[in-house]
Amino acid sequence: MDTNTSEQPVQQDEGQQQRFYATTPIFYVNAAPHIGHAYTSILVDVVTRFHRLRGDDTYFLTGTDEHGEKVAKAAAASNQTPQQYSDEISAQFRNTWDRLGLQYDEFIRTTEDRHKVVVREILQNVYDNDDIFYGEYSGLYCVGAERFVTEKELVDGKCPDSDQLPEYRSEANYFFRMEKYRPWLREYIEHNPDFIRPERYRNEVLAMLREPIGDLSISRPRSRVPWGISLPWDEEHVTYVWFDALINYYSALESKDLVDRYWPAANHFIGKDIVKPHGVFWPTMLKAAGLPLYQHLIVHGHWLSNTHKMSKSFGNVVRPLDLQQKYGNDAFRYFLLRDMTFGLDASFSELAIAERINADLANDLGNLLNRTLGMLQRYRQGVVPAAGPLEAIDEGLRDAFLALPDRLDEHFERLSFERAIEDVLVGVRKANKYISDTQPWELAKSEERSGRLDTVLNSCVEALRCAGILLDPIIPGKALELRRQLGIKRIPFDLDSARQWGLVPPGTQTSSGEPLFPRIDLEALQQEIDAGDEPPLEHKDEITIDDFAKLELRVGTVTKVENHPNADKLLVLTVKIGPEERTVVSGIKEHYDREQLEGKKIIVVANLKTVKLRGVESQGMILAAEDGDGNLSVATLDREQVDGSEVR
RNA sequence: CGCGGGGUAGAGCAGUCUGGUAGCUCGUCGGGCUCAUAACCCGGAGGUCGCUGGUUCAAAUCCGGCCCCCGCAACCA
Repeated sequence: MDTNTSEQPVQQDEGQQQRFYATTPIFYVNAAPHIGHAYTSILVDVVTRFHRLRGDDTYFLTGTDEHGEKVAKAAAASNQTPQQYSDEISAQFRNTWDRLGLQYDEFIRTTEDRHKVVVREILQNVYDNDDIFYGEYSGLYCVGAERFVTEKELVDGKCPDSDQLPEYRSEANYFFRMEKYRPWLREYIEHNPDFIRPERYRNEVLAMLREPIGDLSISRPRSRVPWGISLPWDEEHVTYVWFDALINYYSALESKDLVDRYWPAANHFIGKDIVKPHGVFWPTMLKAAGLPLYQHLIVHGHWLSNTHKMSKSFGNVVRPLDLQQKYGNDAFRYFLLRDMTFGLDASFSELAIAERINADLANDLGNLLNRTLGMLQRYRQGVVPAAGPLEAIDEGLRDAFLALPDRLDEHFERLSFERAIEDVLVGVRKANKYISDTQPWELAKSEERSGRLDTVLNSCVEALRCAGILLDPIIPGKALELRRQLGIKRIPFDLDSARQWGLVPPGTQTSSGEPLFPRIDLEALQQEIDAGDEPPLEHKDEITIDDFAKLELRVGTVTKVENHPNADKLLVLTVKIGPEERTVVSGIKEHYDREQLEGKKIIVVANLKTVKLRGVESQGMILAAEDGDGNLSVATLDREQVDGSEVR
């Protein structure tokens, strides 16, 4: 089977030193950092720390994406220039990453000259290659919202944002001939199964590539969107979003003269929401620019809160710094990496974090360290003794740990971060069992078993040393503290040293300290959560009685209920309001069926502008209450009331 | 037939690519130990692996059909 193409990614043998260049997306500065941003960044931090531990030549890039209309608008709204605004938010990201202890090598901003230069260079190349053309884009343009709107978006023929009538307008834009590269990209991905991983996302991209992807509009007239990088051959146009942003992965290297060292070794880590730009736009852009493709696109799932995606509008954003402060960086990182099956979505809750901390970090790891130090203190004045001849049980413990580095290598290679962690914890549990089985406290009772006690204590220290190395990428702060308490901050510390047993010099002075991870009182936490304040209601702008008087609410009786011929969630109600009959389309099909509604007295907004919903005209709206979980209840009257009565 | 994900013990999840005694954590019940962070160790109970056909000596795993749940999208006036 020959799967060679000219762009075969660099092959590197396992176990050899690799070049490993990892990136987070550059985050768009229209909002403050949240759990989604934090997760990707922490993930990349963990992975690069692991590669450093292996001795690989690693480089970790992150940054912010600062151009575009939204930024310009957000800036205007806060009375700042786009640059001032970007500076502020970008600094927020950087501060957050610093506080989370992320060891990025480079932080790039798309408003920096070094980036702009490269973007313009690449644009020029692609343009010279004749892969960018000037074309008309025509469609409905809304002046109020300053953007093109699609037919589907229109509400009653008007722009959904501004409620103004859009006009038909043509705008000349530059287009990137992306469609031209579709067959090539499809074949490339088919021949390179690990180009996009996990596999589900590879399949998703392949599915996208089965249909025409069209050419990509890559510019906007400067007159309309002034905040962006102008095209080198036409200063009247600026680069549009992705064509600017994606290039950061390359421009950051170019500007530091690191392209030769790191470029083909790029690993882009992203959330599943931006698979298309990274899996489709970016490879075709690189191809058109004559640059080698990145090595891997690595896609993770989303953190969900009670099955809802975390989002700003939902008001359920978990601020990473809140939890970092409450539980500490290390525990937070540990949870994020351990509780998500990589690639899938996972649910996030404070209780889940606390449970994970107790089970793994406090009870198993922290307690192992604590009891080991306690025994060393009690039986050997805190000094690590030399091991005697190993018995079968000691060898069992040793072999279990020495097998771990290779297993972790494999797990990281396969993106099974949660399993890598679990494997180390299996080792930690084995060490706890080892103590139960060898019963050092019994050995301590007789002088002639003193040598045996030495061996047991020494083995515990070795197990902890190895666990500390292996967990260092995940919990760097606590791993350091562990080494400090064991008194081994100076001995070799890399993945290879976790392949050897007996590296702690006898005579090493340990020092006990605070528990690594204090246990969390789950009952108290549960109470705290139960008693937690309900989030405050978000109120709308105050209105006057005159505003209210504009509403015409009337009592009506539902006389007929039909399914909408062309919609899953809509019912078509016929409502009698006094002498009139109205057709009202309502999105309550999932909550009510015909019998429940027919004959019901309801309240109708009678002077609402009519609108076509999925082809059926709706002449009003019925009132209903909906709670946060989506439960819905139609408002009715508690006494008999004649149809057409006005409601105030 | 819009796109995608999922359905495995009370809860949360692995295992499915590469068929071969169904596994982990939490919870629960019982026991042990006392070095330790009320922790640690051992054992028990608890599963028709959504349903249904098929392939196979053998199916959670491969193939077909169906059901249910969840995102996104469309249509929530």
